[in-house]
Amino acid sequence: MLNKKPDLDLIFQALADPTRRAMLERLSQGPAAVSELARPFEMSLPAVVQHLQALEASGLVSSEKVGRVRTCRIERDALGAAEHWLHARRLSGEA
Amino acid sequence: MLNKKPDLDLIFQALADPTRRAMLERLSQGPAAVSELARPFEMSLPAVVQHLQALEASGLVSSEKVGRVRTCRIERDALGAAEHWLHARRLSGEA
DNA sequence: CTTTTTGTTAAGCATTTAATTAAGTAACAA
DNA sequence: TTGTTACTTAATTAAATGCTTAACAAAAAG
Repeated sequence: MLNKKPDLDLIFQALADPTRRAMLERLSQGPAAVSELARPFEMSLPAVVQHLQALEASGLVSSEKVGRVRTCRIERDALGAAEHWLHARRLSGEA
Repeated sequence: MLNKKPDLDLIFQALADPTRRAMLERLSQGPAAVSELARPFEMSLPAVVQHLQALEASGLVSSEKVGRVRTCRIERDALGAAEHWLHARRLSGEA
């Protein structure tokens, strides 16, 4: 079973922003610290952290703090929940 | 080739609302008129039409008007574009 | 022709979102 | 112990969202 029932509202909302999708693309290659995730973007660090909070609230990303570094990782189960919903709607009721 | 390059911002934004996902579930069973789509919901007709506009802007739904009836249909290619993005991120860089 | 059905357009309002800057905290380094 | 790094928290602001009601338009039915 999944740890938490997926909230598709939060998941799709998190996915709707290009900055957040770019962060997910980075995290799909492996875990990263907050400042490493922030580096490619021109926005302030607090703005990046707010995007990260949206990703965590949706379950798409989890993080753990060790010392002063917060390390973030992608949660593939949450991606899978969204993918599954789309797949089901795409194939159901097909002509 | 696809008719229009998919805009993932608009697609995921459209998917982020439960009313719009419910409309897509209905349309996955076959085309429907605006008022038929509106029937299950308690909100006003203009509100439903605004949701429909979000779905059309994203390419997830198309519609055609004949007489006074606008018939809406699901666009499976747009669903597929979102599904594909998720699939790629879920499987890339896997440990 | 008048009425009903089906949708469209416009204006307004409450809430949420995405960003900012400023100030604070805690770990580690010199 | 004095900075520097890596975030964190809070307060503000501007724009976008999701609704509402009211008014309009055009097709179909009586």
